[in-house]
Amino acid sequence: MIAPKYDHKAVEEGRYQIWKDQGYFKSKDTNKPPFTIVIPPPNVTGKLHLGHAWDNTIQDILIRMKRMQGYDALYLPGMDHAGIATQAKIDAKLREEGKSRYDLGREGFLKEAWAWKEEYASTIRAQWEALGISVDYDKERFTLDDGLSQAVETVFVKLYEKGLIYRKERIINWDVEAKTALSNIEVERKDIEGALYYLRYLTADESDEILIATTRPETMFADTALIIHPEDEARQHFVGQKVKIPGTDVLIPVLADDYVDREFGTGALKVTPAHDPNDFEIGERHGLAMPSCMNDDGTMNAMAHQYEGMERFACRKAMVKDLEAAGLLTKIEKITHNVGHSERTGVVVEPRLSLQWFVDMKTLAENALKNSTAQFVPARFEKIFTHWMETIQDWCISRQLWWGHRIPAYYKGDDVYVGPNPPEGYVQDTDVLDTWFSSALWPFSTLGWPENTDDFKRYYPTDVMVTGYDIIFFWVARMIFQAIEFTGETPFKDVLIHGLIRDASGQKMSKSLGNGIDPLDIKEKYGMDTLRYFLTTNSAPGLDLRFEFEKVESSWNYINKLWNMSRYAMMQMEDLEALVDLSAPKALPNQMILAAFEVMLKNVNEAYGRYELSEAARAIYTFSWDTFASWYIEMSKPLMRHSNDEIKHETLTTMWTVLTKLLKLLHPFMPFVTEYLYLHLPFVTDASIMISAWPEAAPHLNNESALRDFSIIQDLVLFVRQTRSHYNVGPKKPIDVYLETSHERVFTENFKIIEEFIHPKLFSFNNDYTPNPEDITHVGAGFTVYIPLGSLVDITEEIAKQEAELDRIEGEIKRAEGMLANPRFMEKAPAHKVEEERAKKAAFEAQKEALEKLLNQLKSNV
RNA sequence: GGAGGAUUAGCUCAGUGGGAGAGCACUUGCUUGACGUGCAAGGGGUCGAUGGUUCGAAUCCGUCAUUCUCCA
Repeated sequence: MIAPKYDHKAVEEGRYQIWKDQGYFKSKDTNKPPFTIVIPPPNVTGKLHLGHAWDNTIQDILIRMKRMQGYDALYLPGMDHAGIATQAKIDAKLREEGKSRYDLGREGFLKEAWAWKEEYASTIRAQWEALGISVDYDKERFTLDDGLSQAVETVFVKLYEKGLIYRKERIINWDVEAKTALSNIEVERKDIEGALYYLRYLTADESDEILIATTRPETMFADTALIIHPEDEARQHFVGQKVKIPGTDVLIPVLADDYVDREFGTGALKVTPAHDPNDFEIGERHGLAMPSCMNDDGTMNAMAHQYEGMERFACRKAMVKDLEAAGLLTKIEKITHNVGHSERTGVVVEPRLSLQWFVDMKTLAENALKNSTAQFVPARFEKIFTHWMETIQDWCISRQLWWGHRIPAYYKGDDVYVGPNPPEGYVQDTDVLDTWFSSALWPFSTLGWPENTDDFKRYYPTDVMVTGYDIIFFWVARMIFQAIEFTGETPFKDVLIHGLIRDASGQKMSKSLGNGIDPLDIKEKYGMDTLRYFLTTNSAPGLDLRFEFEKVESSWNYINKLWNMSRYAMMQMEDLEALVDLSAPKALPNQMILAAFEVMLKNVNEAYGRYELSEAARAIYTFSWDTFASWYIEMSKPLMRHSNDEIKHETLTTMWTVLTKLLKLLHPFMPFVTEYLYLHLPFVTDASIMISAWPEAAPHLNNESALRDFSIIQDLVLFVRQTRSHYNVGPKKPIDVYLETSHERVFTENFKIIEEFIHPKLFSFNNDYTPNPEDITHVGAGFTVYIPLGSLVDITEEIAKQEAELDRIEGEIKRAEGMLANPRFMEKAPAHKVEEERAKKAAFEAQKEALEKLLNQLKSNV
C-alpha cells in the first residue's frame, strides 16, 4: 500500500531517468501521424527561470497529450548561443581574472566560450530533467552546430544574391559598452530626465547669432550645418552665411530645409549627420561631410578639442559649464525625453554612423504578411505581428562580437565576395551575425534544412509554437518571414502566446529587483508536479501570471487529495481478483460516475483543443474532487457494504476505470505523481502511463436518467445536512425523515446509500404521513420532504423562509414564461433551449404548488 | 501620438449571449475506519461608470474613468 501522505520526493526520484532510458521521449514511430513542437531555445547564458518552466510545461503538456492520443510526438530541444549576452558574461568573468578577451585573442576567447557553453548546457539539461519535459535528446540542437551554421550561411548567401542583404554606412544603434551595433528592437526606449541646452551659434563676424536647442550638446563638434525653415522669413538672411560652432573657430554653413519643426525649440536645428538618423538624411540631401566626434567606446575624439578622451556624459557636463562661463549657453531647460538604452548592457545607446550589414525587409515583410497562415492564440496577438511587419525597417544584422556566426563575406581591397569558397587572398569579415538571425531559422534548421532530410520532410512545418508575447517581434515574426522565404511554408500552424510571470505584488520578476524564484527551490519544497500544475492552471491564455505561495500550496493540496482517493481505491481493490464487464452498469452510483466522466471528458478534450489548459484542468479538478471523491466514493462505501458480489465487482471496476482515466487526463499536467499512482494500481498492464492510451469517448455510458436520479438524491442529502447544521443537530444524531415523491424507485433502489448519508431514525416515504406544521419542509424537484424537529422549530421563521423560497420559485416561473411567450425566442433559440425552459417551467410550477400548500398549513397553525 | 490588455467576493483570479464561480482568507460544526494538507454547513459581489444592440448583456458595440504594457 502506498504511504498515507503524498511525498513528492519519493514519487519523483529517478522516474525521469527511467522514462529516458526506456526511450519514451523519442520520436520514432513513423506509422503514426507526426506532431512537432520545437523548444524556444534558452540562452546558454545562465539558468532557466520560472518563465522557462511555464513555457516548457505548456509545451510538454501538449506533447504528452498528443503522444497518448497516438501521435508520433517530437519535442525538439536545443539552446541558443546568445551572442551579446554570453560574450558579456565571459568578458565579465575574464575581467575578474584580471584578463580581457584581447589578451586571449579571438581563438582563445572562443575556446573559453565553448567551455562556458558546455557548462551551462549541462545545467540546462539538468533543469529540463527536473521539469520533467519529454524532449527527444537525440534531436537536441545548438545554434552554432555545424548544421545550423550551414543553414545560416545558406540564408545569408541567398539573400545577398537576391540583393536583400546589403552593406552600407548608416546610422545604427551603438552600444558603447559592448562596442557593437544593435538592431532597433534591441533598444529599449525609456523616459528619462534630460535637458534642452540653448547654444548660441555666432556668425563669422560675431555680429549676429542663431540660437539652437539641443539635448546632446557634446555632438556639436561634429556639426556640419545649421538649418532653418525655408519659410522662416525672419532668419532667411542667414542662409548662405557661416556660423561658428560655439567655443570654437570652426565655421559651418546655414542651410534651408523644411525638415525643421518651426514650433519646436528655437525653430532652427544643428545638423550632425554622423550622430543622428534624421541629421544623416539631411546631410545626404545637402551633400554634407559626416565626421564623428566620438570613439567606439563613447569617449570623445580629437574633434572635441580640449575634451578629447573624456567620456561623453562627462564631456557634456564639462562643456556646458565652459560654454555657460563663455556666455555661449543661454538657457538649460529641464525636459523628460525618450532615450534609447541597450537592452543588454543598459547603457544609453549612441546613434552612430557605421558600416554594417542589413537585411532589406520590404519584400520579405510583404511576403510574410501575404502568405503567413500562422494562427495566433489568442487571436489578438496577430495584430502585433502584422503591425510590426507593416512598419518594419531594415534589419542591422552585423555585430562587432566574436561569439556567433561569422559573416560569410570576404574582402580584398574594394572587392567583396560572399559565399562559402572565397578566392585566394580574400579576408573574412571579422563581425558575426545577430543571434536572432540564426534563431529565426530554428524551426527548420533544427530539422536538417537546407538538406532535404527525412526529419525535415516528416516533422516540418511544426504544429505549435509556444512562447511569450514579449518576443513576438524578436523571434516569432522573424521565424515566419524567413520560413516563408526559404521553405515556402509558415513554420508552425499555431502560435500559442502566454504572458509573463510576476511576483506576488504584481511586479515583473527580474534579476535587478531580486524577486526571481528558482523553479528548483519550488521543486524541492513542493515537487515539480505541484509547480507544473500551478503554472498552467492559474491564468487565462495570453495573460500574465502572479506567483503566490497560496496558489502553489493549493496545487499541492489537490495532488494530496488525488493521492488519497487513489489510496482508498487501492485499499478497496486489494482482494479484487479481476475486473468485470462495464458495458451496462446496474448500480446508480456507477452509472452516474461513468456518465459524468463522459460529460467531463468531452469538455476537457474541447478545452485542450482550444489550448485552454486552465479550463481543462478546472473541469478535471471539479469532477475529481467534488463528483468522484465527495459523492461517488462516499456513495460507494454503503454500496459495497450492502451489495452482493456482482455489484461489488461492478463498483470496484467502475472505481478503477474512472480513476485510471482520470490519472491519464491529469498526466500531462503532473507526470510524476500520475505515473506513480497509475503503476501502483492493480490490473494496469502499461509499462508507463505516459505511453498509455488517452481515454476514448464511450457514448454507451452517457446516461441522463442516472444523472437526474443522482441529482434528486443529492438534493435530499443537501437539505438534510443543511437542516442539521442550521438547527445544530449533530451529523449523526438520528432524525425522522418523511418523504412524498413521484420517484419512489430512486429512493427504494438506493435506500441503503441514502440512509448512510442522512442518518435517519426513521426514513419513510409515500406512507400517508400527515405533515405537522412544525416540520422542517423542503420542496425539491419531484419530492417533498418533512423533518419533524419539535420544539427546535420557530414557525414564524419557517414561514419567512418558505415565503422567500416561494418568491424565488415564482421569479423563476416568470422568467421561463417570459421566454416561452416570446415569439422571437421561440423562433431563434435552439430547440433544446426551448425544451429546457419548458421542463424548468413545469418543475417549478410543481414546486410552487407544493410550497403554497405547505405555507397554508403553516399559517393556519400560527 | 498610436495600439492593446486589465477592471467580477476581503485577496488573487476564472467565466464571452440564456439562472454570478474557484482558490485562499473568514464564521460554525466534525478524532466518519483515504485524506484535519481533510469532511460538512455558511456569510460575502448594483460583475469600473454610462449609453446602445438584443426577447435576454458580466459577456457584443460606443463613450468615459482608473491602471498596466507595447509601439512611435
